[in-house]
Amino acid sequence: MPPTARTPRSRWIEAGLDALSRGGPEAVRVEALAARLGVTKGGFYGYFDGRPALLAELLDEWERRCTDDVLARVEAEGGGPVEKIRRAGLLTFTEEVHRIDLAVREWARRDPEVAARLRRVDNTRMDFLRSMFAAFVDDPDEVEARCTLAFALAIGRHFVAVDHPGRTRLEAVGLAGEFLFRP
Amino acid sequence: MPPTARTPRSRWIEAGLDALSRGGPEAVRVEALAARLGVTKGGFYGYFDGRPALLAELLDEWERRCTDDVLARVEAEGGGPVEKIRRAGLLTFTEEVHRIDLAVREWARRDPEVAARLRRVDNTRMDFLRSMFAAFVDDPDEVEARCTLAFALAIGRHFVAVDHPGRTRLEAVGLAGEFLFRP
DNA sequence: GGTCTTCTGTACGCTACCGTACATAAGAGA
DNA sequence: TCTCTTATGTACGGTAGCGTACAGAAGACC
Repeated sequence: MPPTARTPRSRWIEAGLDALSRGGPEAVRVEALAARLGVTKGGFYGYFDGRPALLAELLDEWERRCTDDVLARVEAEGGGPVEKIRRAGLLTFTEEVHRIDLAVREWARRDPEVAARLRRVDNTRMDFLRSMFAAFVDDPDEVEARCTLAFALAIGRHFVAVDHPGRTRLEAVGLAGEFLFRP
Repeated sequence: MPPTARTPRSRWIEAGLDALSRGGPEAVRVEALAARLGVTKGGFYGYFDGRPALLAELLDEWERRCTDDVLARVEAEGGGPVEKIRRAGLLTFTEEVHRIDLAVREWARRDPEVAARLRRVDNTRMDFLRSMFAAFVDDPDEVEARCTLAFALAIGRHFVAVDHPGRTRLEAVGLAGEFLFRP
């Protein structure tokens, strides 16, 4: 009975995530998204209860993608624990998810509710990391130190703007990674 | 002949830096600053050529504070090289400067001109770090690895939201720091 | 093809903010 | 105290964005 929606709910979410990753929550503007989708905002308010509702759903979607989705795919492919952990890391830092992730991190610095959700997600990731390092490091203090550094490196490198004379940025990060994994 | 300004240039800058550190460049709004200073925006346009001009000056002020100011104070107090470097680190990560710094980092991810300035500043800091680590680490690759990790830790910890069971956040960062400085 | 349901376009009011123009108040100096 | 200078207040026009109301279009199903 209904006509097929030209712009279903999912497209608004997709466009919202893209805007979020590019310019933070401030950049998620209803009329701008509509323009980007080639429609007007007419249909938007049929799906969402206003802009704040969309922002909330963007957070839901981000959280789902970087927890349930990742875990499901990790389990689906089987393998040993170490292999699973490595795969989880790779999936988590997929370029696309990572871009959203960085935007959420900035957002969290200004919105306590977002901060709480980020904390849940980060703690899950940190538990993965700990189990990885605990496999070859005995001292719990050192496990915590290495995990803290690894996490800070994964995130911090996107907020630091240094050159590494004689090396590419990737090489420098690679050296840092090796240092963390050395016995 | 002129009446003393109730709201001199410097107060606008101060308020601007505060807004910047709290909410990013988007939060630096002329009318909001005026309200916060208890005046109207009437006087603002006598000092600044519009909002973009203020933003540019905020960047200038940030850069000045975390380079010239820090270096001057470091030199003023004398001491050996290692001591100077340590002092530079402490001054750079003064709570107040650091808050602005983090805001500038987010800003830099969206504005190439800001990114270029951040890069200049970060490179200066990184050079300090390198000289510090080179004092007790021979392998240049390892110096680079430790510096990269140290910098990423200093910045990244503010964008990561993990708990460290059985430890405070500060303790965990302390452990990470020790790991970087161990022989 | 007709009908009915639902998406989408259009138009509107509202708010926040920028920047300008000008009047006014308030201090400095005579 | 009078004058002169300049910061500030007030008022305005313009733009961008949110949210609402409603009309029209366009499919789905008979």
